[in-house]
Amino acid sequence: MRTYALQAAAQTDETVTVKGWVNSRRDHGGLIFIDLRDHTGIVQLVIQPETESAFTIAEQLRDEFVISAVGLVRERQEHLKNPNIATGAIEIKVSELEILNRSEPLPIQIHGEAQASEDLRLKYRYLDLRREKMQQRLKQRADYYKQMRSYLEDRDFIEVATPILANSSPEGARDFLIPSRVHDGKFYALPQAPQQFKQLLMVGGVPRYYQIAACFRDEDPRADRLYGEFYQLDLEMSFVDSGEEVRTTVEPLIKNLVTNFAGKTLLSEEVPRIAYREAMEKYGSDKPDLRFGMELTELTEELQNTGFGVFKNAECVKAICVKNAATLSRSQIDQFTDIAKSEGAGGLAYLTFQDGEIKSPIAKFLSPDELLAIQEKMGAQDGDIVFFGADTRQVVNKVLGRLRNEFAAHLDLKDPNIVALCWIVDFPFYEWDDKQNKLDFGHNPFSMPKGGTTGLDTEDKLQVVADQYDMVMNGYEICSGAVRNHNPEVMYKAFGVLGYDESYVNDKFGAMINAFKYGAPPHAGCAFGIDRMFMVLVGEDNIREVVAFPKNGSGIDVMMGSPSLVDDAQLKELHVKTVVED
RNA sequence: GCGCUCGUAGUGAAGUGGUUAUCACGCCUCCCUGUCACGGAGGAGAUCGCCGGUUCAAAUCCGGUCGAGCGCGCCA
Repeated sequence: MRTYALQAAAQTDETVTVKGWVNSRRDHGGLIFIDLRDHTGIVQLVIQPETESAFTIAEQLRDEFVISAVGLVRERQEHLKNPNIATGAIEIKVSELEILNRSEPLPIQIHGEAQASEDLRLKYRYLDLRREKMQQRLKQRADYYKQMRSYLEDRDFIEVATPILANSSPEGARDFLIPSRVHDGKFYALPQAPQQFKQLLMVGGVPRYYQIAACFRDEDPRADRLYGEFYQLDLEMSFVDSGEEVRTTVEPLIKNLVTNFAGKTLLSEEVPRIAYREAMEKYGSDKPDLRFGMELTELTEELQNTGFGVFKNAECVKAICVKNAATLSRSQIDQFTDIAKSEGAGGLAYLTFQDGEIKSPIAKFLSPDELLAIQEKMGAQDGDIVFFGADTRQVVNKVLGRLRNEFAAHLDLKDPNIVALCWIVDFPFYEWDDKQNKLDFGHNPFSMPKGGTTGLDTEDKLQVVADQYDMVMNGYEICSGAVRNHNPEVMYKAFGVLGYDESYVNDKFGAMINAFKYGAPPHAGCAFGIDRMFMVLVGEDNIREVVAFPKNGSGIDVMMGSPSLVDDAQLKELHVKTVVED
């Protein structure tokens, strides 16, 4: 019977068999120590020259050889104990030693923190995964899934698998297409989300559905966004016509994951609901990090008659007060100015409150009354700096929203042990598409407009609000959901506003619209991006750190070499013709 | 698609125009009976991502190209 490294600590004076990797070898000439590592930790083997065959083998061992050892567990003498490892009070006096497999010298180091470039780590991911931290991540991840499943199962959600070979969807992200062998010229698509299927499950009489669902999107990645494939905790509830019911159903699960699973502290027990427009005005973002203040404060009115042209002529003037930032150097402020400019600002005006004075390149353009009004409204005290944005409302929100995050990072205000949750609600149903110069769906066409058909009659279509909500965790969007539009009439009307007729809807969403004609219950749900949420919970800032085998930034699996070329015969069978580009 | 940053032994780094390109870890040989990422002595290992240019001279400067990371676009 095999004993794990950690178990050996409790088996003093017993003979055990341990198997694992050579973590390190310390050869003293006449005495050899081996640190044997398995998934439970490290245990020290001692090989003495008296056990001749074992000693000869021990001399040949190198890092990461796979070995099996038989020996007597014995307590170490007091002065030989190592308090730094869990099994440091014992060691195994080896009587038999066997090499199960050899290892070439390693391309990346396994001890301690990762040192190699990410590219190399991904190429040799199977070695990288042997690192203690990665082992721990995999175990945590399994536990995380277990908690989500048991929470939902306890509340009568049932897990249903939906197709991976699905249909290309007309809107949204780029699809991964799968050519059909049987049907010449036709394609499946990998699902971007099980959205339509889960709604059809509601029509199919499933009261509450969930799934840890693979989702596929062919879009460029980010530090918090994987290329190609990712997982959602997807769920849907029938006979629910208010987003609040979905929110209160899932909220305890997330709070529990924060506190019990991740061991972090919630900023507040109550999870605030913030309307989309309010979030944009106060934080300049629809995914605000609430661990710090620095809210965007409107000063347009106070400065409408100012002598400072930049402020006077702007559609909107807002500011943020950065506490205790008066010590920022000129060059640091220049760096923040560059960031502001990269977001579309013309520059970055500021007032420094220091030693009872106001120091600023723009102070001379502002009247004493205006300076006082600013100081009061911003709540600026000695030691603070107030930074201004003056432009169109959209640009001001974007610039100050970005700066708010930058200042928080610079001043170390993002406490890694605190988790701030909020729900962003009431997203606009329609948005103006600047590029195509036309009205378009704000988020997705499956959401229910608040007020149903009546809501859609609103004069200014940009004011129509969708019963749609995102959950935000420390500035990351971790969940998106909505009350769905289950009514064909409302569906046709929602598309009609954009100029699409019924036949367009029937053509693009035939299965859905058809199903809705046969007694579709009201339903609502949401989906959590569980890779990203896990990343935030364990305090990583790169999502690839929490995935076993991620693709790199170009969508390449550098370990497996995918994507790869295939045989012409295969292509022919799939009716795929090679296209020569211009 | 665009912008920024980076690319030097197996790995991580130093080197901003001038001898044989430096250091640490790893690797090889030898020594060592209480170490714990043991220690000691010695050794091997680099067309400085690639192509071109400037220069008496390029890892270093310039142009291009390839690759990576981050951000923007994109992600209903």
